[in-house]
Amino acid sequence: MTLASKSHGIADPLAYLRKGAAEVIREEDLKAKLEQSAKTGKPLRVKLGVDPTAPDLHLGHTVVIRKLKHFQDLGHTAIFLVGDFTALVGDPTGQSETRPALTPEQVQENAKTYLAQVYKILDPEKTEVRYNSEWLGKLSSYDIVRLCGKYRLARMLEHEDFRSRLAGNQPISVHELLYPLLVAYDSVVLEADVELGATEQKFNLLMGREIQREFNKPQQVVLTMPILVGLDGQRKMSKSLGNSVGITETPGEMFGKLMSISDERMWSYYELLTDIAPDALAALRGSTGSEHGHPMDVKMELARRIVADFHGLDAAQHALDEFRRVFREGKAPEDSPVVKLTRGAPKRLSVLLVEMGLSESRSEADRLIKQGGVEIDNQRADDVKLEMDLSKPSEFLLRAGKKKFVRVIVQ
RNA sequence: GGACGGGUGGGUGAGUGGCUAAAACCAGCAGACUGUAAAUCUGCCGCUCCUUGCGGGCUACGAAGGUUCGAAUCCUUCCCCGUCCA
Repeated sequence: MTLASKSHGIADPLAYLRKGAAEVIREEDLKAKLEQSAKTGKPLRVKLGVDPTAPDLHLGHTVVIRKLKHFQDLGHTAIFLVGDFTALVGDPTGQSETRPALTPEQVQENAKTYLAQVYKILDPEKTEVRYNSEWLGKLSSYDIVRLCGKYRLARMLEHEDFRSRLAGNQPISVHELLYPLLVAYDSVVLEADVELGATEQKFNLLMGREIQREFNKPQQVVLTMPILVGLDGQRKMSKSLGNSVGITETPGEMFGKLMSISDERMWSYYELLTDIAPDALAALRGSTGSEHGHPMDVKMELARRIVADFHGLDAAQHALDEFRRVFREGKAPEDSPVVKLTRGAPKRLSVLLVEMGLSESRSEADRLIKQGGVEIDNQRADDVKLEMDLSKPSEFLLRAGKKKFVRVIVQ
């Protein structure tokens, strides 16, 4: 069962939507809009804008997509806005420097893969997908000047990222100032009732409210979700920081990565990445650590749930079994990648490690070997000079570090 | 347009002619301990070759040239960033 096929009987819509949210601005507006919608039968228009700046989504992105799904569950209109135009401008948020501009081709390519991934969560039938180039691409210089006239520089520079870059003598390109304005204008065009985003997007989302007012439109409610902290437990999840879990990763990889988060961190993962009810979560947390709930078991359940969302229950259970097998019982994994080799001359172990993709370079492989991080069929191999005999058919399991395995078959 | 300051390894940031593959810190990797958690300790942390060594070669301090036995360090030109002035 995937997320997209789940349905909910929701007793208290406001509480359901509030769950996990960092901030709702303003909550009474949301309440009023929900009531209005219930009365008229007209669904709310809920906007989530995404810049297709990277080809792959990771769990961090899914936090806010899940929230959009919640609105969708309640029958509201989920608008998945692909910022194909704004991606060319580049969101200055969280950037210590100007973003490299993407080419339109890259943006198109990314947008395509995004959608396929997003539909693992959202119901494709009920999702309104829009591209902001549709209207932003048509703005004339005149329109843009007019749009710029609707906001003040001093307010713009209140944006933390601009402020700190200014203070730190970092460059700010003029077009970056346009980004929040364009994103705000999207809300005007889409007539958004609600806009979702991560907390770091608050500035941009709030500008949406102000610009809507300037255009004499009803103001949107802003609902922000907390930033998901990455596997390192320190910084936000981001592919470039190497602390992310991609939603297209294999069940095994996903499971393993999720198990490596700290005990403390797993609670926010529960809150932001699962649909466990707040009181059930509180109860779970209360019992964990006592003799009943071992934190590791609770974490395995977390990993199982998340993997199941993207790969199904069977795959999740299999990943869990495999994890137990390898790391608890110390056995070889069942489904490690298999590489076949043709017989040939003997080869240095380090060369083989590089060829198997277990190491980036021979220097690194040598280091790994010296440090005792390499095993052949569960036997530590710490001799750098070891020549692997590849002259006759054989099969062995190569392990580099804790997590990397390759089954080598010589034939 | 003018004056001034700056561009160093994944990041921050030392280094002003040889002792610098480049301090320190962070991140990363491996090992120990564990629950593949956290914390801690130890080692590693450009590439490559072998006889795996306080070993050889190559590449690297914005770019290209130059001075020098020798340059991240000096000179020239160029590119980029910031500050102040207009």
